[in-house]
Amino acid sequence: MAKGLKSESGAESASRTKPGRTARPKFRRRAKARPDEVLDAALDLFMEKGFAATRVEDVAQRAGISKGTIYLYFPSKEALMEGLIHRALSPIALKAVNTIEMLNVDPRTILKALGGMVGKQLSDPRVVAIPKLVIRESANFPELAAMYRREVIDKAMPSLIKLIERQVRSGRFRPVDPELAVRSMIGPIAIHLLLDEVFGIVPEGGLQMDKFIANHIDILFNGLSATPEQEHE
Amino acid sequence: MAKGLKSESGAESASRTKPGRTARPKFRRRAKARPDEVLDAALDLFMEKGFAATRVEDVAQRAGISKGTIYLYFPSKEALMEGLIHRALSPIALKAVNTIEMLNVDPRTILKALGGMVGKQLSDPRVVAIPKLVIRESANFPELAAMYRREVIDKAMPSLIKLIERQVRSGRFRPVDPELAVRSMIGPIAIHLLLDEVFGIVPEGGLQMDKFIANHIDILFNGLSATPEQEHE
Amino acid sequence: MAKGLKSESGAESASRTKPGRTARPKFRRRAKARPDEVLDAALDLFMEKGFAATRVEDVAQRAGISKGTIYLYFPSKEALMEGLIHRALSPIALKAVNTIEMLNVDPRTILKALGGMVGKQLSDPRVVAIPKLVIRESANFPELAAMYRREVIDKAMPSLIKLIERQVRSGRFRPVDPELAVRSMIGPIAIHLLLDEVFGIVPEGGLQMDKFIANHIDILFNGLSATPEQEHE
Amino acid sequence: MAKGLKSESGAESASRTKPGRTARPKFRRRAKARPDEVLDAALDLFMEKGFAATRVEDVAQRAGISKGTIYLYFPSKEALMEGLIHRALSPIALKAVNTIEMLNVDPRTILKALGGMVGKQLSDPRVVAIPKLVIRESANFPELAAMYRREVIDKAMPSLIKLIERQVRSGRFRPVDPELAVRSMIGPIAIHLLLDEVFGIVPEGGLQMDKFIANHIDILFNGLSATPEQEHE
DNA sequence: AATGAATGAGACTTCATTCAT
DNA sequence: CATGAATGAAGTCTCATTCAT
Repeated sequence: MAKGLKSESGAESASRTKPGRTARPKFRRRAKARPDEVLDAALDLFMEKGFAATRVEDVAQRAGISKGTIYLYFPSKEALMEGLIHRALSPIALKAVNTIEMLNVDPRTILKALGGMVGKQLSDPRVVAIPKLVIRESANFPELAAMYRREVIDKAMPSLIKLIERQVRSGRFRPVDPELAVRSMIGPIAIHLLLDEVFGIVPEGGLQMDKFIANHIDILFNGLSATPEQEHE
Repeated sequence: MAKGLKSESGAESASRTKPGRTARPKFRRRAKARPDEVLDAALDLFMEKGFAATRVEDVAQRAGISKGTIYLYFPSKEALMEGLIHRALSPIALKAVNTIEMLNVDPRTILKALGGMVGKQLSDPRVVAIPKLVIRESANFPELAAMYRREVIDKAMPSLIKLIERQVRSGRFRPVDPELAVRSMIGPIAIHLLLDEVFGIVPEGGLQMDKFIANHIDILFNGLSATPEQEHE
Repeated sequence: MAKGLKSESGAESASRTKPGRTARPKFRRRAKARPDEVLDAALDLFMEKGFAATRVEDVAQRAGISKGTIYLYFPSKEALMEGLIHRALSPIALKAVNTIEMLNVDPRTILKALGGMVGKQLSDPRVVAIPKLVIRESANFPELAAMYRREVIDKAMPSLIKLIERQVRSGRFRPVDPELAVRSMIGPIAIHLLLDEVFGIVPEGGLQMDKFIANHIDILFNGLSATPEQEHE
Repeated sequence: MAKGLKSESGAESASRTKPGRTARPKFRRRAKARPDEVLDAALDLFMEKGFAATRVEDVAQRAGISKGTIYLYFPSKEALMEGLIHRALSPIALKAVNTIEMLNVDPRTILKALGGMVGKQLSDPRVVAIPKLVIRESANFPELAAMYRREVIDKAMPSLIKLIERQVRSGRFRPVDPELAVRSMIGPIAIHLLLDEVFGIVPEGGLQMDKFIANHIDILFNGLSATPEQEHE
């Protein structure tokens, strides 16, 4: 459905078959940036069509090189996937979390700062792409999912849980289950992106990551209820 | 080594073949149930390995029939996918939502009821499987994603939005952006499932969908903050 | 995935390329003789061009089937090679040797009988092909060479050695080194075939396996020297 | 055929490249030896894995140079093969045979001398490698097999045949068929090597080429039979 | 209706060869 | 002279789909 010809424009008009052996568009670049360029191309395509539906040749073409060249830098198609995750994980630099963890100030301030950072990060398609890819291909690359979990989730989640625990203990948060509360904290952000990326559903006025996060934090802290005297159930 | 011929014997010579055929080794199921059994098998496998990595023969095998028979009921592999979504969508019966929509009672009561239903539904792996599949394969089956959106999301979301709008208007909810607030409402449920399905991350004590939803609704209504006199910021 | 609609119809109009979908030269034979036919084809081609230079498609073509069908019976190209050797080894039936081994009669009679058998066997190209193949590809298929050695050589050589030993002990043979003498016995046959197969060198009048073996046995028993009273060296 | 080396020579003209170039990080071997080193490497590898399974890069690596450099001396991979045979054939110097041919002395002396030479030659792996290679790759390089035949076999065999003929005529050899008798003469040597190289079968105590050849010549002259008064069949 | 043998387009990967540096 | 990055033809293998039985 709707894939149709490769139809890269169709402007070639005349030209016809052999685009001319005369033209020598062979680039001979020094290899150095190559692996990264290849990964960039791969990421684009894996996101666009999924790992399985992307041909190595597609990646090559998008990277502006030939099929064989890919194999100069990556031993297999799978290695592209792995390289992608590895590259993204190295500088994960979620020191933000660590930092946050140490702060002992007003949680609202902390979360607002954290929300701002996360919001900024997630506004970069390149960044969202990685977890999205991991989720999508997790069944075929359980190792990668595990690694992502180890490197990212298992680092971030406990920090947040501890943050909540501390606030509960200090009486600044109501006595909620920290492990479940975390989900109330991060879930909305995930669904916000998901609705956009998968279904093209965006609130009026665009994604507005910042505004959305602010709105969410507000609800998170104050709840939806208008009256302070909530039932104690 | 020694893979060699598959040729199991070759001695069958006479015996078999022709007449008698009294013995019918396989019970023929009612042909009526076939398509459904095929879809069940397909769903299992698509979830397990993804659409691309699942071979039609795998589906046949799991359904207990032969490869060719699949094509008696479905014209192509893609049709399996489509059939899967169609089957799931028909009885989507989210009239629950509609019902909810009409109620004009205390929102907490509404959401609790709704939460209970959703929680029950989502405890059935068969049910979660569909949206998960749609999400995973959305890039390759944009039509299906669109259909899912049309049939499910575009029906549920507006209902919830309206619900919130009404509560805000009536003063029972603080003045939040309804469109964004919905995300705060449903996101946590999504992440709860996602963490489980993709990364195998489950809170201590299991998924506990019910408990989790209750916890979430509590936070949603009352917020995390302990003191009612929130900053006026 | 994503081949697009099947119906690339539209194009039928101007015929063109596609050599006619009308012609239906599809053979639909019952699978049973297939593996053997495939091996026959493979043997031909491996002999003709070597394993590496033979494409699976070549084998298929010669067997009158399609590329994919090969893989219905053999899991890989290497498996063809293995299947080939296995098939040849099963009925190796070198009981001839065993039989010979028991005889305790005049060695000349034994060898003549043996020579006759071997000569007959080796006149069949199908039979010579196997050791030739093993020799040629031994570097790439050490397992197969080892197996051939185990199944054939290690069975035949000791028999011959024992035969010679016994004759020496009984005084009918001069005191030669049996292990080396075997080589004087079988070597000429090997070179006879080798000269033919590799270099196309054939004695005047053709291979004449029988005549050659007779001539060789004569020399083997009587030596080249004309007079019994050889130089006194 | 006969592409062979790209005419090493001619190029020497302008001596070295530029002038200065004081710092030479790597010791440049005399470029003169290069082609030979490449051929040495190629021979090793072709013997080890066969022509097809040897990559040009492997050859380069073993020769301690880069892939591209190979093509400075040989226009193609095939040319390596050809160069190999050519190099081996030039000094084939089987004048030994010629020499032998003239001798008109006692054949036993002749053969012993000849056997000694051949035995010495064949103890050098580098020497045996060539015919082995020719045999192995004869199907893919018929030209080379033909050349080898022309240059080696067609020179050696007739000499031996004539030698036998003369001895038969002079009454020193029994009336055997010279053409076939040659095979009885050289075959054992071939099988001796073959058993070793292909199947790793060696007599107790090692190859012992000398001892083996002596043993063989003994059998050849005197036959296996112990009694001089052989049956006249 | 059901089967599974057969097909062949297409994908991944290798490697001989070229050529800018 | 040398290098090794780059290329792309070609080969192995897979699998959706067809169809005779």
